Amino acid sequence: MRPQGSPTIRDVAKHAGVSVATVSHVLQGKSSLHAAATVERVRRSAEELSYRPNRTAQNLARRQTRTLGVVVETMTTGRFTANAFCVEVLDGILDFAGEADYQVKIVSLKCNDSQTVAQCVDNGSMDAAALIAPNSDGALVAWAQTAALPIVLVGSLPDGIDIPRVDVDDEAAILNAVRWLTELGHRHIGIITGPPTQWSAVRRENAYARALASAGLEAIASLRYAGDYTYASGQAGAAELMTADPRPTAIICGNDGVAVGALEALHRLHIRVPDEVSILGFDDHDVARWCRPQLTTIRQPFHEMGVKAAELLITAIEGGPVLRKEPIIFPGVLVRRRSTAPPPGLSAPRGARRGGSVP
Amino acid sequence: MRPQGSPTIRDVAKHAGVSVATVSHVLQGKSSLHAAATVERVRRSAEELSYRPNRTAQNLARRQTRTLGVVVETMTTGRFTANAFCVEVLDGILDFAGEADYQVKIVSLKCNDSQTVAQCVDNGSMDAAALIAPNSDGALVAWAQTAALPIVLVGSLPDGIDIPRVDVDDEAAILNAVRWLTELGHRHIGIITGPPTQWSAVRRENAYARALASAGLEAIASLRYAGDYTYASGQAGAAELMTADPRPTAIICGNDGVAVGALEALHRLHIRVPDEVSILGFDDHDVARWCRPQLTTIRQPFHEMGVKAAELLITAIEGGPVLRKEPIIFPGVLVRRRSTAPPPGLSAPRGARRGGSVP
DNA sequence: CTGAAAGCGCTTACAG
DNA sequence: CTGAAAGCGCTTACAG
Repeated sequence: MRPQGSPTIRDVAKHAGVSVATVSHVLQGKSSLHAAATVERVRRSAEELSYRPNRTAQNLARRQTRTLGVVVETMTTGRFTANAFCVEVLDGILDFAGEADYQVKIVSLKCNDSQTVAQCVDNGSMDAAALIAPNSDGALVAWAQTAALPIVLVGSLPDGIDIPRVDVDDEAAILNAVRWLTELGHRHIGIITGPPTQWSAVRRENAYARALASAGLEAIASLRYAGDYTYASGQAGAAELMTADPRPTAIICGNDGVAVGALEALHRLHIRVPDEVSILGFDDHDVARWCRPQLTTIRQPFHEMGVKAAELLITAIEGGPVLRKEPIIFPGVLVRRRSTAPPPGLSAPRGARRGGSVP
Repeated sequence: MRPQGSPTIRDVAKHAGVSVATVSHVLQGKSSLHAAATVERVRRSAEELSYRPNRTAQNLARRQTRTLGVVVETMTTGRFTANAFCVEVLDGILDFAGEADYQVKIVSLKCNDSQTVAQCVDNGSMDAAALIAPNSDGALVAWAQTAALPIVLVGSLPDGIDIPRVDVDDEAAILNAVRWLTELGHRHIGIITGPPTQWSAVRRENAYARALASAGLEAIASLRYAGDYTYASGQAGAAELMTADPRPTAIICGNDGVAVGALEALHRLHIRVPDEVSILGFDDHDVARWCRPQLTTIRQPFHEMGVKAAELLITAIEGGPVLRKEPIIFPGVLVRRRSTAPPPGLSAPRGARRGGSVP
């Protein structure tokens, strides 16, 4: 709120010698309703007093805030930034919201109980909210299903929970990636998963299992490491997977940070990437191009997803069609770089593809 | 704003059979003023109707919004996230604000003219604002000097502009780093600067020049590349500096992203780091540990700076002492990793230090 | 201990 | 073309 001394609409009205209604009209650009001289006088008065409408008062009178909430759960990671995903989606939201003259408010949920959620989100301080990759088992998702204001979730959700959302088709992407790996000749493909509360992690793992199956391979328990999307879990995971028998010749990582951690662990073990082990990232974060070898990874259009979420929300606020339950899905694209290659002993992908019973 | 149907304080009052004043009191925790039975009744009514106070109305009545603005200029970078600095500072602000029950609103300034600034920031929708590393020549800084609401700037400013701020002592850090480099024996130290509108970049460069002078070295124009804090400028800069004569044996980079770009360019040129050229980063971003070789860099306590900024702002809002003009300075610390070493031909730092007139 | 009333700074039918 | 008045949903002296 501005300091007490700020001029109000009454001051402007008095200064211009008109009513507050007139000032309000003029300043809202409904100047066609008024005499040119009046409009001019009001404009000048506002200018001279350097009047600026109090947004809080406008909001109350208009029964809308023109602000979007961006809700992230920070209790797990501790940090908002821990997730590059969040930041890029936020950027997209900021872009679209800015164009549409909406403000954005960040809600950083430290504890995900229904009390807190209601207090922080459903308190009339925002017209709609985007939930960024919430844990699928928390109060936030539960609340969202019955929320009275428009909600869009950015990320994945278990089947059966229907909240309007925008997501990336990571299943197809993983399927694609695994197929490519098997075509290169890989038969022992490991995975370092994300945390089970992040539904995207679950879906990716499921897709991995299905891809394996459709390539006639079986999922081996010792080829799976339960990570949590952190660099550290990448390090630990890769180190552990290297002790498995059979040892994986390729590892699918939960995200690029995990992949870089894996790279580091393998480097310390003097295991060469991609000659001995292929590494596949996820996200196509800056680091994917900055690390060595550069990561083969799956690019997700985070920014666009944010833009879309904001667009959906603003459309809903402004009386557009009701938000659809069917998610809006963006494709993930496999970006082939240096961290993947045929497994040791095989060099030509073509040869490998028809190789039959390579062990 | 919440949908029309939401219960208001009047509904609760009616339901509990008391006045709205009583409901207001009780729900604000001033229950000591009331009979236990009344308190109980009000609580239950609020619960049953799942009433939640409308924050906009509270804000207007209380003449405060309990929200902090975080203002970033995005016209240069296009993206909020382009700057890791911003995100980590934001995290710190979010942390402190959350504890203090303040909300935070992001203002992403696409054009930095005084109109836009006033409209977006000084519109009564926030009680105070943190300006994150604004360009020193823009309307935002000009506005901040006369702003009616509490302002804290996070970052650097030219001398003579007095806005309360929190900053890092990058001058001392650079001085320190250059001294260390000269002690290692480096005599030709290049620099890839940041953009001149970012005052931190100017200050770092000045510190670099002074450190050179105090080591008895002269600044050579061909050893300076005008970058802009991007990866691309790191690539281009390093490539260009390698054509200089004399060729630098060490390069100070504007930030870690720039340093990684430099690493990449040198890699392509088959110039080894740190054997032939030492690279010094700035920030200690994740990538500094993720790239190869790991970067020697200067760590900045971004998160703490954000926390401090929020603390100052909230103190000011709540009637604490007026914000001091003297900046609050955090130290930057030199983190020595693998990207720096003595220049070619010199191996022992000790020997180099007293080496006298090494060319 | 409780409530009637004024007020926060706007917007918006409505009447003229 | 313009203005008086009600209202948005709260808070807060103030009186009782």
